[in-house]
Amino acid sequence: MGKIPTVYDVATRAGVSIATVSRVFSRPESVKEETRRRVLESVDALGYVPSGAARGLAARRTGVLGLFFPGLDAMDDIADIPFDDGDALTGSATIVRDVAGAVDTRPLNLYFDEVLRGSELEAWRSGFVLLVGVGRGDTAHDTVRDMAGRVDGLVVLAGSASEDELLQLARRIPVVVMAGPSRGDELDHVSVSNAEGMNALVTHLIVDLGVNDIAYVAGSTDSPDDEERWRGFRSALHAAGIEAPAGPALRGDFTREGGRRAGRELLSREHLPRAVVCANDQMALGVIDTARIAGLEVPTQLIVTGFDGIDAGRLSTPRLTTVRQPMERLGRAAVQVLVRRLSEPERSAMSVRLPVEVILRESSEPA
Amino acid sequence: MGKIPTVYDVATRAGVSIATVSRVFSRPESVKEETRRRVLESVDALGYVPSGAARGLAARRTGVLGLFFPGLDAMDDIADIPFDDGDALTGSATIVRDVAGAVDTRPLNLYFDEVLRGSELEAWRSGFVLLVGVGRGDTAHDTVRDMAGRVDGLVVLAGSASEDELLQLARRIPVVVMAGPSRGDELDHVSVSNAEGMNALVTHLIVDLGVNDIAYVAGSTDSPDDEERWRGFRSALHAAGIEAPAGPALRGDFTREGGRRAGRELLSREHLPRAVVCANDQMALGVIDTARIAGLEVPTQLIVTGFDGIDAGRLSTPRLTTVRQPMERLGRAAVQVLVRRLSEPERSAMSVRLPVEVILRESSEPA
DNA sequence: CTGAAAGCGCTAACAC
DNA sequence: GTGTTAGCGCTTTCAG
Repeated sequence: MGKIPTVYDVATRAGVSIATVSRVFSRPESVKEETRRRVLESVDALGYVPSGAARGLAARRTGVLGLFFPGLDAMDDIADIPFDDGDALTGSATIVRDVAGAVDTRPLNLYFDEVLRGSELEAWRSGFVLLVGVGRGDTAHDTVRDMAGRVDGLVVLAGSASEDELLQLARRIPVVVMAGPSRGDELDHVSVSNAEGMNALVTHLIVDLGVNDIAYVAGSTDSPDDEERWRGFRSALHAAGIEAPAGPALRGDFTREGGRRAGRELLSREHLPRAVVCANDQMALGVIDTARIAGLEVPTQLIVTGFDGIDAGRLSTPRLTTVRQPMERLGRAAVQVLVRRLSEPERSAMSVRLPVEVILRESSEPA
Repeated sequence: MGKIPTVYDVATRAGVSIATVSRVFSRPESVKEETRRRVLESVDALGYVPSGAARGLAARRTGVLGLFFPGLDAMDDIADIPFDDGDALTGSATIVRDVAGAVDTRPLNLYFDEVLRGSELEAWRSGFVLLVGVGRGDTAHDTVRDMAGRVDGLVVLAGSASEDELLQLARRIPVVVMAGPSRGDELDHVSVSNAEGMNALVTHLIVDLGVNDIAYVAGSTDSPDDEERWRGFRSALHAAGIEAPAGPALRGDFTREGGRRAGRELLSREHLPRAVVCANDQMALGVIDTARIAGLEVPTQLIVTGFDGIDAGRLSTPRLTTVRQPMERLGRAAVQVLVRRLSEPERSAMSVRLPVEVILRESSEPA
């Protein structure tokens, strides 16, 4: 790779000082046209690329924003994925016949995908690049810290790091918490209207559709959103004067399979409710799977609703009524808040709550 | 934010030298138990987080890998997405009735999502974090360079930067090119078996299904994969002794709408082929849309196939026959090659070609 | 408009 | 084991 050119090399070749080279990059207009031209010519000729590390150290800002997620990919598919050099060199294709009903791949990753996309977009708009990290197992701790050391600000998904850890990191750089329950502390926070969305959906079922016999399928208790959605469900029942149980009777784990199980349990009971409201789309799709197998027609015999607004719900039959979270906007908002915080360090903590949309489709409304 | 603690602060408080503090992080076992404890105690008390910039500068390695994509999101949805502080503080939810047939969101982003996920996973396994950047418009140039200055190695999706640019950057750090045509130069390259996959699919149509009247819908000419897929199509016809046109007669732009247009053009002709093979799934779904509107039954009257293996193709009716690209593996392989290159700088350029799978579903095989 | 010089916070020999 | 001491490659006053 030879020797990597530095400012000194460029300066020497262009017959200027390193300060001038630096200026050409930071405030080009402050350098005389002719001088600038010479510098750029050298940059090009030498293939000079400024060292981000050196810049960051000297300027005390890196131009990088961090995005940290909890790692919920299955740890078992993390095995090595070897490619023999020989084997890999020749292209190949095998033929597979896909029997219907294959399991759904990519669990709830879609959530991250969209948040990430929004974050990246917004970071770019503000002139930053994005460092992404996933906290997996016991390396999570080190990963965030490492990231915190390299960025100007950090967006952290609720639940991916401990509260103490975050507060600690916040002493060094601004930290924005994304999703999860609202918080009164010193960290900026961005979330969506989980409770309000669920409330609006359930209220629609009760008021507009005249349904008053509704079962609820909750998700994992460790999810920050799960609790809020249940609260929204409960408050809608309350408002309608319907007695609400103290806690959800059915609980899945946010997966489609979990929804299928919950569905089976529901069907095994003596009484079938008119509607089943699920804490997310995956589980709702699972409940529909079970209903179909049992010969129950959705929505005429059983109304099913989800939450999130994933694509699979738009493509299913019947299409799924749901509450759409603005995931991409969530990512964008988080970065916006972060960037703003960067310029106004003293401002008091912000808490942004994004609106959601209840999307009515055929799983609740007969066509 | 107060003063940010440095190694010096930690060293002073623990009564050791900065070298020892540094060692506690890099080779903990080389420091006496008791000393290490004192240092860690100080780290904790002060909330010390090592500066990535300083580390990177001194060690000449950053522990960061870069992933650079071309930006193909629509530039128009990049407008500001303002949130008034007041408005945003109160949660809210609106109700929307989703009429069927809404346009498909998220064009071919899914490709990136998966590649990104694979890359991140592999980077994590190797102890790196990932810096992601998207080249949008005329900032693309600056963005890659900026990234190149901050990472130990870079994975670049073919077409997102000019050849010259890449070669230039490769003088500073290892660069792995992902996708696109195979290349004989000095850059490492990772791709999938586009031609082989298309060939296998078309051969199946001809040999197993007895189809010999096949139309082809190509994608944008600027896609590096488009050409290869066409080649695979052509070679399959050749092998079967069927005359193949010099170039694709129909061309979409890889979008569903493009597929619909191509479908309409096809149907307007005097002769209807038995099958239409598309350069990607989105277009295939678009062709199916058109066929349905025209009252043509797929696959009995018209066979339609795609390429990529996106989820929408698994969820469509009929389900789409396609060639699945191992996108996540592609991302993983690219990072693996990069990491390997990092440890063996002198090794000659590698070219890895990943296998694909032809997935047979109801859009080509009557149930 | 340009140059000189002082760091930025850490790692990595090299001594002790 | 632990301390000393050079830098790493830039940015940023401060002069001129």
